Formats: sequence, structure tokens, C-alpha cells
Amino acid sequence: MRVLVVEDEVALALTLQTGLEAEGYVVELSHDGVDALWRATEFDFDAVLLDIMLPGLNGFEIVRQLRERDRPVPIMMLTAKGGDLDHAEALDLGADDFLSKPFSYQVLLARLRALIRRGSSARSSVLAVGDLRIDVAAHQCWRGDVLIELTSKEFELLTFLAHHHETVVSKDDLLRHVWNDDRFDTNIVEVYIGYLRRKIDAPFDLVSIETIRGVGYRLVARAG
Amino acid sequence: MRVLVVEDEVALALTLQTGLEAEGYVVELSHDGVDALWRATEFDFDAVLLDIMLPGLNGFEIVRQLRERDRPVPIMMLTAKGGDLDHAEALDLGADDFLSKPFSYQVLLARLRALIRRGSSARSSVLAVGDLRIDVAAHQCWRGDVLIELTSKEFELLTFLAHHHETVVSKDDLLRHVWNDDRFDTNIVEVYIGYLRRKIDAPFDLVSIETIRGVGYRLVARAG
DNA sequence: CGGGTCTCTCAGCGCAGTCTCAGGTCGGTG
DNA sequence: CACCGACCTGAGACTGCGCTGAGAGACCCG
Repeated sequence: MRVLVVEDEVALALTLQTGLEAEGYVVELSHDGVDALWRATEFDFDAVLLDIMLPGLNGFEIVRQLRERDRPVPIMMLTAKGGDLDHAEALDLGADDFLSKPFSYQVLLARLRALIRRGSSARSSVLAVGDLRIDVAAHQCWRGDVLIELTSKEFELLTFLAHHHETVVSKDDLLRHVWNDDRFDTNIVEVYIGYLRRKIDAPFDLVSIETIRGVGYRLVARAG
Repeated sequence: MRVLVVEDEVALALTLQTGLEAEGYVVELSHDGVDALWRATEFDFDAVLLDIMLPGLNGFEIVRQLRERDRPVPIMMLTAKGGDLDHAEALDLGADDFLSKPFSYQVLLARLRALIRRGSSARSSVLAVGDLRIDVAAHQCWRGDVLIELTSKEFELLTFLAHHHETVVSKDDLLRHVWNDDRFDTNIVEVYIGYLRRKIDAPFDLVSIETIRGVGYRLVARAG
């Protein structure tokens, strides 16, 4: 479990790091807002502990920008005591929880566990749907232990479907997010769904990409 | 947005009801644990505000049982002030948030919004009416654990009925909301009600879609 | 220059899904 | 009991959604 701790009070930051590492978390420290935003955008954490008062960018701004960039990492904000309005604002911006300073270490741990449990679609760079594995970082894909060669468009499409596995994704959404395009007079999605099926399903005699007529497509867990 | 408020202090309960209703929530009150568990199991709420100290069953037990029954409704616990351990325990049991009394009304609202927002995206959006389950995101429907294949129109119709389960919905309403149509010279609703019955009721020898002659239809909880 | 790969368009086909219609059934009313 | 209107249902027509193969254009590389 990787946790990013964003806190400019050095003493507190180190205490947190030590404590969390003792619990088995992998902890990364960040001391200012700009650096924190970059790390949280660029790397995958299972949770972020985020102080509000920070040099550079404040915590609110970081939450806002992360959510705007569609980064779903669970965020717990650490606030100065008393600031009720801080809390309201933070949650409305898309933080998932907050903790008022000073806080009990037990509470921090429990809430961190809850946070990670909730947000636990396992944010490692490997997505798994049934026995289909997609390593986003390595840009590779396997069915069982058979490596499957995908072109980059095919890979992007599959990744998007995998992020939303077990739920229906409309062709419009796919077109918008994978092709960055909002036309309607194209059947490119259908064509690429066809390509994918020929590579990840047909050879294994499976149907993991389902068509929901009039609605969209759904990637479901199947195993050969 | 439907909220179940479980609180035995009558004054506080009524205040919450009034306040939340002013914000546009539909509020249901429950004063003891057993009743609360039943309601939260049987009906669909977008969130539950749950006091810990309750006659009958305490709040922890309610959370535990709801999660055991696989009811993913977002729960915010209301705790007496100070009880740090309460907090940790509640979250570990599967509550999603908590608020210490006394709390600010603004904070309550903000956190409720956050809770519901999370709840509607992160959680599987499953509607349940009796042993009929409808997963809107996955576009799938089960009676008990039998998967039922529905076309997209059938699914839309059923979803609408499920959102208004236990209440009568007129054919006009259905035509307007499901078909986006306000004619009167069509019997398409009747036809589709028939299709649905053949799929979700007849094979299980149930009647969960009732006809109220001259008024409309009602989806009620039935179990095979 | 020629082969190879990738992306995308286009047209044709098959059929699932939607809807209409007509005739049958049922329930409420005088 | 007779009637009427509301509701149900089977048959069938039609539409347009989704799938596929062919191939054009862009780009890369030897």
C-alpha cells in the first residue's frame, strides 16, 4: 500500500512516515504543494494524506486539480483544528475524508484503512479483469500467460474498458475519452471493438467484451 | 435523494428532518435499531445517518449487519463527542464517515453531499426490490441469482419502476420518462409491461408488477 | 522506392429490438 | 346479466444498430 504524505511540518511528516511504515505502508513524503500535485498526478498511490496549509499550492487547490484531471486517488485532508468550513469545502471539492489536528494515531490508521478499502480498485499499474491482465506502464497485455500484441489504439481502448470493467461504457464515452473526439458519424469504435475481440476473445473462445445494444459495451471477467 | 435518519433523540431527529427536507432531501425517520435495520435493508436510500446509541440494536450492529447483507448504502455515523475508539471501530466495520456531536449543520450538509456523491459513483449502483436486483452501471438484472436478459427499453422501464417501487406510476409518466413521448394513442407501455412480466415474474411464478386499473402500475417487493 | 503497419472510412448485410395493430380477456358498473 | 372500456398478447413489419471486409491515406523503415 503506497501512501503519499503531504505535510510541511517536518516533525509531523517524519512521525507519520515512521508510524505508517511500521504498519507496512510504503510512504512517500512531499513538503510543498506543487511537488505534491505532480507526484499525485504522475504516480499511483493508494491514498494521499494532505495538509491544507502548504507552501506553493494549498491543499484545496491540489484536490481540485487532481479531481479535474480525473485522478481518483483517495484523499484524506489534515486540517487545523476547529475549521468547520475548511471541512465542508474540502469534501465538496472531492476529498474523501478529513482529520482535524491534533488527531489520535489510532483514528488515523482506522480511517486510512477505511479509505483504502473504499478506494481499493487496486491502483497498481496492472489492471486485471478475469485472467486478462493489462500492464499500463509496460504497455503489455496477457490473457492467462499468453502475451497479446496490441496496437496503441487498441491498447488505449482496452485500458479504458478495463478501468470501467463490469460497467457499461457508451460509444460516445469511448469516442470522447479514447479518441478525444465528439463526432457521431463514425463507426471507429465498433471497428476497434471488433479488432480487440479478434485478439483477446476469439482465440480463446471467450466473450469478455459484451455488446449492450443501444447502450454500449461492457468488459467482464472471463477466464479461459 | 432519499436519506434515512436513525436517531432516538426526538428533538434532534426532527431538526434534522426539517433541515434536510429544506435542502431537497426526502427524509425518513427511524427511532430504534430494529426498525432502522429493516428499513435500510428493505428500501433504497442514498444515504443513512445513523446514531450509535440506540434502543434495540446499536449503530455498530446495524452497520455490521447491513454490510453482511451486502447492502452498499453509504452510512454516516453520528457519535457522542470524544469517542475516538467509536470512530475507528465504526469505520472498520464498514461505515463510510462519521460526525461527532455536537456538529455544525454546514458540515453535516457538506459531508452528506460528499457521501452521496461518492456513493453514486464509486459504489455499484444496485437497486433492489425484493430479490430483484438491478445494477444500473452494469446494465444487468437478477432475480435471486438468476441473470435476466433485458433489452435496453425493458431495462429502462424496469429501472424507472424500481426507482418508484411500492408506489403507483401512471402510464403517462412511464411514456413521458421512459419513452420521452407524450402521445396517448399508443399501447407501447402495456406491451413492454407484458415483456417484463414474462421475464422477471412469470418464470418465477411471481407477480411483482401489479396493475392498478385506471391508474397505472406498481413494482412491489416479491421473492421467489 | 516498395513493403509493412496502423488508423480510419465506407458500404452492405443480418437481425435484434422496437413498435403497431387487431383481436381477445377481464373487471367494474348500471 | 350485458355492456364498455381498460388491459393483455400474439403476430408481424420495419428500422436502424452493430459487425465485417475491403481498401484508402499516413507514416516508418530498410
